[in-house]
Amino acid sequence: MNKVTPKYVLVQEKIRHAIEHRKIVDRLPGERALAKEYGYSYMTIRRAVENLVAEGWLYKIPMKGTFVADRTNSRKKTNIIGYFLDSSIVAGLTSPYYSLIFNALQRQATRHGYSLIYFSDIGDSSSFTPIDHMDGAIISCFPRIENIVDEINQHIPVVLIDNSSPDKTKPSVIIDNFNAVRTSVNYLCSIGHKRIGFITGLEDSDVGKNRYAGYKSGLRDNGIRLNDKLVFRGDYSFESGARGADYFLSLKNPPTAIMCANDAMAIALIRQAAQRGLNVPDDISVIGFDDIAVASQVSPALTTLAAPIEKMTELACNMLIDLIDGRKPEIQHIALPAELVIRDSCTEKQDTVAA
Amino acid sequence: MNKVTPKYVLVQEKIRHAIEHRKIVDRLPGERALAKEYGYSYMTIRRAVENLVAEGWLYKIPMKGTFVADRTNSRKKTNIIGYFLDSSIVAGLTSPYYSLIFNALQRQATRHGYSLIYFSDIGDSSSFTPIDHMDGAIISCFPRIENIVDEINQHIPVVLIDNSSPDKTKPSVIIDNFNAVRTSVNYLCSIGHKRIGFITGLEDSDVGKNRYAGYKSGLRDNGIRLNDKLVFRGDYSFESGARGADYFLSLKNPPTAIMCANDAMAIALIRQAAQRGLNVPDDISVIGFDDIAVASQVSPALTTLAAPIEKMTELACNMLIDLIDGRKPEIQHIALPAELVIRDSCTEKQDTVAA
DNA sequence: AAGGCTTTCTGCTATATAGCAGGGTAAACC
DNA sequence: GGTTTACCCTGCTATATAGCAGAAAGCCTT
Repeated sequence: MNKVTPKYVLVQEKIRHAIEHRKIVDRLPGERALAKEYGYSYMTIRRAVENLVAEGWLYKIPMKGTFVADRTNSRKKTNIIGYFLDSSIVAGLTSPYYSLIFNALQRQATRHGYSLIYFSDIGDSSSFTPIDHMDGAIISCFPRIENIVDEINQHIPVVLIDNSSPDKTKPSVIIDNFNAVRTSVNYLCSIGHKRIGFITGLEDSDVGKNRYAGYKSGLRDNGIRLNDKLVFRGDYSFESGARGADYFLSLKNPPTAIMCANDAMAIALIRQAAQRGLNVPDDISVIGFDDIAVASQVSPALTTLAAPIEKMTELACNMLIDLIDGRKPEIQHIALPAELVIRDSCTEKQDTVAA
Repeated sequence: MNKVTPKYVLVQEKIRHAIEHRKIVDRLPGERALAKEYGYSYMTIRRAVENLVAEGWLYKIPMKGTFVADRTNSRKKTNIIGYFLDSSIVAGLTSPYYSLIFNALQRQATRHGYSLIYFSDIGDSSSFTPIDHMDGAIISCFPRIENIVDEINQHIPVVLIDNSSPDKTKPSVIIDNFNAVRTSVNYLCSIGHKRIGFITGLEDSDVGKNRYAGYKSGLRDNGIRLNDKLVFRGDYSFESGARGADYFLSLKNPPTAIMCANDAMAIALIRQAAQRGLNVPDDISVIGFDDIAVASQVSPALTTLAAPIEKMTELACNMLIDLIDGRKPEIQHIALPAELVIRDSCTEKQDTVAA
């Protein structure tokens, strides 16, 4: 520590100080001029400047001069983006839905020359954190992790996918949950159903709220009054779907059709109905949401709302890469329509059951 | 390109060349000596050496001299590992089984302070390739990608998971497929089954071969002769499982139990049986392999062989990190036992059907 | 006014020289 | 024999000088 600090380090510090305090703003004086100004020799100044360039404080334009660099995007590019799924999603990537998203993201990322890290924890800020590796992150946002999203966003640009943040400052690409469910309720009505049940998702997020709101709106479209008895609070889990099935099928007057806030619950419902000796769709029609892989494999194949995963991930990647490159994405928020995929779990309701 | 290359670059090249061709092995001559030797001035040599140090070819010991660096581990550590799944696995991470592995790997990796990249393509070697980011890779190896594995291994250490390479030079952690299937055949026999069918996986890999071999061995254990009619060639896909079901259930004398090389086919089998009005397990017992999430959710819940995912990924990570850190892992190849998880898809065969 | 020439600016290369700090060695000294 | 001293080695710093190439501005000629 007792070593004499070389002069060029001293000059280097002085110049950096000048830059930091806006004494030097755009163009640095010529090297020879600097030498005179600071009273060191040309070569010494040169060395200092060279180091500052290497450190990213300055950049040179050949034959032009030396300029102070824009420190804001001084982070070196890694060509890696991250996908963050909060660890509260216990299934993590095991979840059939999020694995669809991740898989599609990976394809989109490689198309753009990026690699994809999956992380569900930002770790203690002290040690190595995955964020250090990434140019940006795509996040499936949930209510209780907004502070985490903010923390990530402090370091790198962020795009939300599948659920937007209430503050709308972060770009997002989501599904038009409201109209998706509304459409499918309309569909059920169009094939004669009047008693339509709904198994909600978690209502702590936009996704859950909007799906529920879409259900209510769909009923209203068809002049059906909301009946609280026909709404079961689920949490997206298979188990809650099974509980919902038990609840509905134990009613004196069960619904003839049930809309579920996701596929897992719909599949649980079908299974539970079968175990009670009821047939889907003959006894009860079911619609899911997400179009996960198994939806087409269960029996009967599930009619469901297909999330436009490919489109969503493509847009999210484009937005993120725009942000990474310092451009402002054309679109900041977008809600994509989901498509009703009609399979075998719904049938017409011919004879109206007494209400 | 027409620019005159500076002398210091030339010397730099010469010295690097000398290092690469073992002309200079341990200690570089003193800078002043080098200057004489190459016929350039001291300062010029100095600059060349400085650059080589920056590039990692040389390192200096103050007051001692300059030495050639050990290039073998000159790759800078990124604290990122990769998981490679060949793009021929169309489902990619959408596959319920591989998503289990990936998800578990991510947890293990973070536990060790690593981040996890998923890649299914190594890209053209010219541009940015994901491998540049990684300290090592865990690979689910398939027959036709052995050259890819080799290429990855040329740059970074590699551990195979779930399928080993025929040459055994690369460490691997796999499932003891042979004994797993053998055990479950024994189980079926122990509850009275004699006509046991088998839907194979792809037989181009160890996994498929060993599961099939385990089936045959299990039969032998119980003095049952292999009947080719009771073996259906599947490919792990849901569809092939359905085809297998159609085949078996159309037989004059169908098997009373069917072992499937994976869960997807087993689930397809259950569904197909149900559509033909047959009940699992009353009419036919079924065992799967993998214990994917849906296995416990289908009706009847599937009896299956649970891959020890947690253990596998843990071992694979440990082995890989050993390799990354330059240690030789204690274990090079390990086959972990799968556990038979008995649920509701098998039942005793009381009355022996005439053969 | 247009095209060419000169000057002067920029950063970059190359080399020489002088000196510092710390370690090693070997001769000189006690 | 052991200690001291002087010298030389190492890499490192600092500065001067000379010259190159590209660009830009200004001048100068046609």
